[in-house]
Amino acid sequence: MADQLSRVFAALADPTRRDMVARLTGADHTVGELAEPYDVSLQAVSKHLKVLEDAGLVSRTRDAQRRPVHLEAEVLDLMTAWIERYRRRAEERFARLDSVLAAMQDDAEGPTQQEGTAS
Amino acid sequence: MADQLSRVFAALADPTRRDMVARLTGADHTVGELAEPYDVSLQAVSKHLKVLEDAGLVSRTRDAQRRPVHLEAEVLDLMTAWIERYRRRAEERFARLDSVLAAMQDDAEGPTQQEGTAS
DNA sequence: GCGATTGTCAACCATCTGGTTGAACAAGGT
DNA sequence: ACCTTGTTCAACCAGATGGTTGACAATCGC
Repeated sequence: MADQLSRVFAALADPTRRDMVARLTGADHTVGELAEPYDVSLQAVSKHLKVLEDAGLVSRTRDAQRRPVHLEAEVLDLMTAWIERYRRRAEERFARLDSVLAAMQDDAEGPTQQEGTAS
Repeated sequence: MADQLSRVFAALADPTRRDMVARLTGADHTVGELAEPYDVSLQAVSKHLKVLEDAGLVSRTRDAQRRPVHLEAEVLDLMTAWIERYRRRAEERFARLDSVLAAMQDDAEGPTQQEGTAS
């Protein structure tokens, strides 16, 4: 799982990590603050943060003993770019398909009405 | 990893699966067709498809021995919804932060210019 | 019916993941 | 100097993941 896009998707595949990201949109938080709502050890939270950091989703600075965690929201654009690109393609294809189906519908209805027009 | 959102993110965390999704935006494909570009066994591809199917990203029907794979692009909206929601929140926060910083900048510059105005 | 084609199921394996606990490190308060 | 607070590192464990191979199911063409 080398590339960043994979790491970002994988990072957000975990509900706890998604919740952390959600909370970080409001304000920066220390590891302890982030850990508080979850029923897991601080070390587990620290690991989650490492995953988010490796994905480029958060950064950590230093403030005395504390390590405030900061959301790097631009990385989310990576994902939206990918998703939207292919969603759009799929939509276009379905639109084409719909028009083909509409045309077939016309073919099925048309001939009975204009039977003598061809050749 | 129970919920669908997690499954969708996890499904797209794999480059091979992302590539499959990308190719499926163009047209439906059989398992064999999908497997062709990758240097892995057909069984491995079949497993990948199961992951995508469990995430609701593709569906498979039956056509003789073949099992055409069809992209269900609407599921992508689930992700965009999540991402955009929090990206927007983060943006708003940064906007507020910027205006706070601008205000602080004003405070730092203002007083030197209007030193005698207070009390 | 028989063989070829297309795909899945089952068992196995190595590696990754998310959790644990216990020890260690870093910096501030006293 | 020492203790407390905040966080990470290391070792370990159970379960998931992505790959393999071998057997089997389903369906067409003959």
